[in-house]
Amino acid sequence: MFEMEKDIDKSIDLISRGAVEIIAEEDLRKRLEKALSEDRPLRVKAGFDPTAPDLHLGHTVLIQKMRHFQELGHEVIFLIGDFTGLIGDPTGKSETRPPLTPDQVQENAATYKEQIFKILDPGRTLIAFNSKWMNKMASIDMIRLCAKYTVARMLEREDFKQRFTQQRPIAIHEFIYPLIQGYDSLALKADVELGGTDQKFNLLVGRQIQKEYGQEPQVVITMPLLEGLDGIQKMSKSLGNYVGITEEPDSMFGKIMSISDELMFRYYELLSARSLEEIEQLKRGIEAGAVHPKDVKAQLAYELVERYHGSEAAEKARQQFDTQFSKGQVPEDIPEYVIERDGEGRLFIPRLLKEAGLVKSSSEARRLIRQGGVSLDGKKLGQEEIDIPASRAVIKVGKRRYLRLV
RNA sequence: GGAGAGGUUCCCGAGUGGCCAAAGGGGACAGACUGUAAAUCUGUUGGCGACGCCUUCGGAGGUUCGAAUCCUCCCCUCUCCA
Repeated sequence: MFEMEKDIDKSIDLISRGAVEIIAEEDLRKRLEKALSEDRPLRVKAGFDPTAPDLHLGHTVLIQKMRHFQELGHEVIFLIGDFTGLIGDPTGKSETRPPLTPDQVQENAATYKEQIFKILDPGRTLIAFNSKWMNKMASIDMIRLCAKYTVARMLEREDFKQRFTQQRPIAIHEFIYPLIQGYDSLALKADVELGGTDQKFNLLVGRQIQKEYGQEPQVVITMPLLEGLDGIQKMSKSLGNYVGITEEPDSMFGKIMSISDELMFRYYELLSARSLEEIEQLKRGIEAGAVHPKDVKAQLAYELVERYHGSEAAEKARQQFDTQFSKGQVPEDIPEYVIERDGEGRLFIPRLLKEAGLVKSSSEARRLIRQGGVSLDGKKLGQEEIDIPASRAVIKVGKRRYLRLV
């Protein structure tokens, strides 16, 4: 088991890394001091959506902050919002969602565990569900909870304010979401709550609710939203600009190698375990021309693949990337496709590619051929129909789709 | 309950009887350039063994030589008034 970190300044340093805001830092210091003197670890809460158990690197920014707290000897609460999930957080698109069955919730929770324990220490992690207390709440208590907050204060929240002034609808239940999230903090006696910057309002409501019910208000720590692979929008599954933490090593490595140099340093800052000084040094090295940005990026890719798949897999992924892209060689494990070799005859490529599943339609295949995106054993195809090639010929479509003809 | 606006190809959004497989933008994909970078430039972006044919414009019918465009009914979304 961990010992609680005795050096408060050291604790605050680690907690602050990458954080956008700590409300309030003084409170945090006091809590840490108290935790130490009473030998009672802090309860650090972060809430997650019950419907999306596919974690990506964006989520890990938060989870790693939880990890930091564990390293400092505190306890983290991974709260699955199975009750709030029915409402849907209005931050994004607002909609009431169909209820998940208890079985589905359990299933998703199991998936979560599998994924978060690649980062978190199971021994210091409490998994909680807010349906546990919310399902039992009486209507009158719900109304009392609502009485603790005013419409005017709700409208301070940016997206509510915008919708209100633009005369777009705001459903009443959307006001309930932040209240319940706040109530969760009360129910869990949270000392600290972590969330993305988009969660700031909700996190602050938690402080208010706790105060109203006579509890010390939690310390709120907001973490930045990680930009996705495009470098513009936040990483999210629906935008398809994400790297999943259960993703295959090769794919993970490749995706990270495809980000821009600028974004690379953002990832370094928020995802890497390297110290900020080390990262600064890498940056200076590139500016001075001493190191190639591609190599620095490969180090990042290696580090992340290693974290989720181990060093052996990371090394393999690096080599694989090198052969395929830097040296332009054909990768080893590519799908094979059996063609008829009995007679003469010709081979119609569009249909072949479609049947092999490399393209969605023969029209798409035709387009690619026309644009020079299809090659046979390294030579661009100029026409759609060819003579049957020698055995083990390799067809390449686009940058990374391969097929071996046997 | 009353009045009005609207549902178009992955998304946004033009189109109001033939020139429409449907402008423009975004995204995506491909090519050039590279470091599988990014940025930039160019092209492509419904399907089909394909200079032609087939299916698309919320759904179902109808008018017409011809409909995304006109008519009827239905479904859905939004706004305003009460």
